[in-house]
Amino acid sequence: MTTRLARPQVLDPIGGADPCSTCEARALSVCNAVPDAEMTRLAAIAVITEVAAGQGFIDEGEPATFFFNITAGTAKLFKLLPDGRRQITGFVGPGHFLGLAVSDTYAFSAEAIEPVRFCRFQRSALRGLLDDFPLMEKRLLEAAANELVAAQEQMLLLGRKTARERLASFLLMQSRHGMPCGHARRQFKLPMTRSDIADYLGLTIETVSRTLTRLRGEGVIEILSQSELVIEDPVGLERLAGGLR
Amino acid sequence: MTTRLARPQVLDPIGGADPCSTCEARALSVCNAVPDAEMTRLAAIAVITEVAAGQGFIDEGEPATFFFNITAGTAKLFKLLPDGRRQITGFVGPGHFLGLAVSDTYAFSAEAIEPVRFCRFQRSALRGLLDDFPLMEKRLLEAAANELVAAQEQMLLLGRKTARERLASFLLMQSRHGMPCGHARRQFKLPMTRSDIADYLGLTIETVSRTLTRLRGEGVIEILSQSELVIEDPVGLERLAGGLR
DNA sequence: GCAAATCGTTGACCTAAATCAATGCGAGAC
DNA sequence: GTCTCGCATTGATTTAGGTCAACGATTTGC
Repeated sequence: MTTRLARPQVLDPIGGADPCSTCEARALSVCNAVPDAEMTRLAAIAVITEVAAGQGFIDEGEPATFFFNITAGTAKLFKLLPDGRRQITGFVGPGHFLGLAVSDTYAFSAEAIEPVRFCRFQRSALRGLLDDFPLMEKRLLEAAANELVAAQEQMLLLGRKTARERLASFLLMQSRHGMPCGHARRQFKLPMTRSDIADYLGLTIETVSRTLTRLRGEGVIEILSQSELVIEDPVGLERLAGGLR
Repeated sequence: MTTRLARPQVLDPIGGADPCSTCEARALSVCNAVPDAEMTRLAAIAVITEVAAGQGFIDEGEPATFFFNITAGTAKLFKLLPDGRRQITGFVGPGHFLGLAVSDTYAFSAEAIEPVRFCRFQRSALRGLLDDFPLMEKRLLEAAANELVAAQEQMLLLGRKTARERLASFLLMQSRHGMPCGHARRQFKLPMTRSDIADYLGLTIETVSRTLTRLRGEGVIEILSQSELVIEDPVGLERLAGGLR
């Protein structure tokens, strides 16, 4: 069950300064489509909110009243079956928007895996914003197209790749996460648990654990701690991820 | 291998009449965002093309020069692994657009499963069109958001549902296909082969066949011919699709 | 109408990954 | 420090679905 002890923390803009113009996530997000001069208008309808790790902030099936823009931290998006089986459809970080759905209810749930900060807009207010800033709509369309490509790649992974190939693909994805296109880190932290990885890759925690152990045994990766690892053989991992042995 | 014997057939607008204003798919597609008065402009850059069943018309990895709008027939979209494993990411019919990708190469391949007719636009020309008709951009964004929701649902299916649940979900999807929201047919044709169904659901043809036979044995469906069937117990199928036994 | 090819079904057997069951380990609480 | 609790690993066993193989059924071409 989702931790629901604390309510999301709504923050006041620090010292009353326009929070959007100083937002570190602005360069990454659709908000950069709004010109500086109009930034106050954006700020007027944005509600900055913080949630603790483990806390949910979107519930599948609930009325989709808000549109979210992540500015810090990482969250997982997921869907549940009635018996509790879970599929994580993505991990999202700074710059990512949520709640675009045309439907009037959310199609997925969201929960912070690290402390998360986000801007929350009324979806009704967003509509006016998009009419006035067509560039913002372009950015949204671009982002949606990119997500669609990622979703198709994930379908290939879930439908046709072996456990080994799934883990290889996942580790490469994580090593590139937040890096400029074409770059990857050799060493990085995984902010999510084994259970989250399993639910993202359509596997069990045991299979994730065994597969990582095996990749370590083969010298492809090094496991520094539960959440930190090094890719020792990026080329080998790449071949594996693509389905070559 | 994809049939490549015939080249796509480029058609001349019949009798020189504006093909867009008489297009049967217009009501379903993003083109209805272009006002009647401007229809000739749309028609000027649209190239109407027809492809035979079994013929491919988009190749993953090729430069993404065109944007497509299906006007008749059904096509399958898919991704391949180097060893030939295939994942079908969707079946698309009239009104569906393809090739939105931000990347400069196609992220998937497309092949007709029934004779397909589509309009083809240069992506560069589309950009100008979107600038002039913001409503068209809105429609595209809406469509992309809907596809994203469908993609997440498919991830849940591929990652967490059993073969039985996958088939149940698939049959319900097909029974609703092209119907007004909230309606479904009890009897319908499946335009795709067992192999296509298997590659869409992340299964093998044998499992698809066995599972259908079993559903028939249980009186949930009736199989009229290889490609035509009846849903005898819509409620039971619904429960199954949702993961209840 | 028949041959050939393709597609679908069914059966026997196998295996990758799931399940069940301990055990190990590391981060906070005190 | 050490207790505890949640997370991770490892091992033994099971199973859903894959693989291999044979056989029907349907369509296509002549």
